Amino acid sequence: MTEIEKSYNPLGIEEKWYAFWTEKGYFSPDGIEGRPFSIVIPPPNITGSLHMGHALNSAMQDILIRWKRMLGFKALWVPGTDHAGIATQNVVERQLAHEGLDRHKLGREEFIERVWQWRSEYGGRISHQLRKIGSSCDWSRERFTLDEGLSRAVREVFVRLYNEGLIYRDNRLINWCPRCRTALSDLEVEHEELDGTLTYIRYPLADRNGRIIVATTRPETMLGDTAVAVNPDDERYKDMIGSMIDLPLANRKLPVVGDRTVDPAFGTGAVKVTPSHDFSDEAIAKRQDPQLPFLKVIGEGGRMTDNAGRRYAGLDRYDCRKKVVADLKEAGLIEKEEKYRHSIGHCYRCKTIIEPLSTPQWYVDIKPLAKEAIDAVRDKRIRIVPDSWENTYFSWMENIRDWCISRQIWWGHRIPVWYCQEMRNAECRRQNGIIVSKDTPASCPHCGAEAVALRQDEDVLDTWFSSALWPFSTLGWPDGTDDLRTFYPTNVLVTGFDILFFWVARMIMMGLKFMGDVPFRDVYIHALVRDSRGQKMSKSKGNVLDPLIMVEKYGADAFRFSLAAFAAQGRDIRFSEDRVEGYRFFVNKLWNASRFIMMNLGADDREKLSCQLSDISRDRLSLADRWILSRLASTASETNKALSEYRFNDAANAIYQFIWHEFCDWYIEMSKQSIYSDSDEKWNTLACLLYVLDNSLRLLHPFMPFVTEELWQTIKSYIQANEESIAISGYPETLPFDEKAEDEMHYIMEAIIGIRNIRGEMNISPATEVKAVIKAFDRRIEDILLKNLNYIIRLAKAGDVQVGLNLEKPKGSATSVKDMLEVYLPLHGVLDTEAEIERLLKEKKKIDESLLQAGKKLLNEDFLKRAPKDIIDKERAKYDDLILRNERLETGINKLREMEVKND
RNA sequence: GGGCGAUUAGCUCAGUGGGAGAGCGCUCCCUUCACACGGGAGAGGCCGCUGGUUCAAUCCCAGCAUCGCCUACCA
Repeated sequence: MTEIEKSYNPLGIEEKWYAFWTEKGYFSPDGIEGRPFSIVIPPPNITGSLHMGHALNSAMQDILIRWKRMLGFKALWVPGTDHAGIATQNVVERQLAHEGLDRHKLGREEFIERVWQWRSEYGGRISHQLRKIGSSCDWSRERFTLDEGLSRAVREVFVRLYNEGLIYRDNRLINWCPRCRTALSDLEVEHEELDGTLTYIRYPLADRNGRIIVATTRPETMLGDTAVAVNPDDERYKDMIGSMIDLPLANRKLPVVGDRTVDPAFGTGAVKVTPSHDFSDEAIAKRQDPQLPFLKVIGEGGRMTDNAGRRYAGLDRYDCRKKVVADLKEAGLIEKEEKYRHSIGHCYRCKTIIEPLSTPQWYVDIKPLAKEAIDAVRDKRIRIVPDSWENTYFSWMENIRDWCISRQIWWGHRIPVWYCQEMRNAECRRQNGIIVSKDTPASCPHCGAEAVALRQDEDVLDTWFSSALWPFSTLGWPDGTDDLRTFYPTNVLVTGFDILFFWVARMIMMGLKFMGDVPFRDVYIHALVRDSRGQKMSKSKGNVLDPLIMVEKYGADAFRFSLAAFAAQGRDIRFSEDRVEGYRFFVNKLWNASRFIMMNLGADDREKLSCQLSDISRDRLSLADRWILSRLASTASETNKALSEYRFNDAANAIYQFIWHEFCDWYIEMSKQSIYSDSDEKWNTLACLLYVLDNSLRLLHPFMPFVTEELWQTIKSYIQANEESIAISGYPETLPFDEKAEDEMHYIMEAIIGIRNIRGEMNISPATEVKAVIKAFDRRIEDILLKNLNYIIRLAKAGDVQVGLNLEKPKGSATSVKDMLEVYLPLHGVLDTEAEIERLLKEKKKIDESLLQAGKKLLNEDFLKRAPKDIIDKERAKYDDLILRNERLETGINKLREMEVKND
């Protein structure tokens, strides 16, 4: 007998097996012969710690990679992190602030040094947390976006795009975060609807009496107005085009101009134009001929500049707003103020309201790259799963705008551009002194000026620029490495829809551009994890569930399995801890099933079993054996199919259903008959139990790696496993079905359920042995029942079972009407006739309802004419069956009624 | 403004053009020799509303309602 704990305790077991796997190097594809299968992880940011999203994301990747590894693929999962420019810089700057320092006091080099220090201390946290949930990444290939190799890839890409004219520098309005003091791309701006005020301001005309009223949500920007625009077709205003206005508070004159984008129906139909601080105003200004002047009144820190006038200069933009409104009120120039709800852009990192600012920045001319990326999805060279996301992808890609890639921060890949201060010749001047180079130039390639005359661009690149190269830079590009040849394109990218544009689209563009092939075949987009009420988890709301606490409370296996079971749900996953608890019970169930089997095995039994196992499919197996093997085959088939279609929940549920409700509830109970006997059959049964357990564990291993390994190791010596770990054992795929066994089992189960029905409803204690009489409706059923009486006796706790074709229902029996058979339980006067009649009537009522529906259909000529034949046949069979059952129920009820009368 | 998604048992959600499902919760019976983190039985649903297509609609189409998300230069 083998001793196993009564319940599963993951403590210690998880660490033990993770260490074992990594020591053995199972997570590395090196030395494996199979076809390659690769995934690159969506690199988490080094400032973060593992949250539910990461957990879900990596659980799914791990399920896929473990599954493929077991199927014999040369499976590689590349882990890594990204440097998260703004976020990381923010963290370290906060640290400095505590010390009364800032990065400018420290200087660039020393600051960068500090950030690396921080990174080595805290940046690896998330990688360690991934190990806790069992992620089978190849840690020997772990990458960081600022690694030397990946940095080289970044410079290579920048230089090549620049040389092809796809990267350029321009001075135009960009989204500026006044707190981070950097430019942001359009995607890094989050729009949120907020309650604001629409202020109507009177602008007096300069050259005649009258005024134009403009409406604005940002009164402070009036200080930077350089025109008022109206629609040239607007009868109210068109005569005023060309007139001048006296701009209040600023002592300047502005022209009234015409622009067709002005909506006459909105506000007053007249718009103040602030080209330096509003995107649409910038566009209006540029459409005018000559262009309207640009007057910058807000600076990089969000404070008013000297251009705003002495009264306002230096004020914060929001304080200035108050002052401007107060001043205008005093001057009697406010017409009215209305409440107005509108959407405002915020910095995605620090939530500060964005200020559009005109600054020189680097851009990627994205349209040519986007075109290829659109085609790749259209041609199905890349499959997006679920494909409903394709539309979102297309609509963004088709309306894509140039990508601002420069950031005014220090932590990141410094832009590989130098400016020649001397510009000694015409060529250098023609190039604006710009030098773009992979390596630091020793002198100006245009004019030969010496290195001291060259000043490198201060800015760094958007972090997503390096992330976009991730699928090939992690594999060694720009070098032509073996890894790159073997594993690119990767097979699937698993990610949330929130970074479809940020990351997925950009990887596709860069992969196609620089590798000449897609970066991955499939993109599997999963839902985002929310709390049980559907709220986004966030620290400020305090509704964050820590995955590591889940692992601590329920074990990594139960937690992972929950994530898989949740995975199919649309855009949101409402995470509920109750379900994790439920799956912990499942782990325990599995544990105890294994415990049961092991308790019935002795060390001497190994040899007996091993020869039994080798020919487990022989026909000396019992019906139950053949049935469970067929169910196992069906489960394996469903699991593989579901996984190949990324239906993680279906796969998880198939296994759950099989192990708990078929293997444990039915098969193990049936096996006891044989196991507790002393017959030869015992060894067949034990072999079959072991075989099914072994296969169940292997099916489950990608979902629950730890407990399956622990259990598998305990049965290993009995099952003649060649491998030393379940992680590298084979995954069950195609096993033989046995339809005959499944069919026969159906009637046995019906008989057992029939008896249990009556017991349950009559509140007969499970301890009480009952007599049962089963009437079969044809000889075949009778035969099946007679051959397998032992199962019925055991599972229904029936002491005496009679089976026959022409049995009479004993007096005072409760009845259960089943498919092709009826079960009678003689209750010797204890039967509550009244209650039994009620029970049967209830059942009859259900059948009557179905019968009504089915009858209607079969009387409908259109149905008979137009419905497919198999449906009609099915419907007829159903009808016949219902009629039969109904008659049988009726007979039963009538007999009971007669009896009732007699008893009276 | 444009787009997408959701609405199914008390709760969280699967699902399918042809007899409504799971987990949890609830009710009842049971500490039977793997497991009470267990076993058995049961109750509970005009599948959001209104039309249309169809022999047949919870499923397809249109509209409406409610909620959510994405996207956008309406000041």
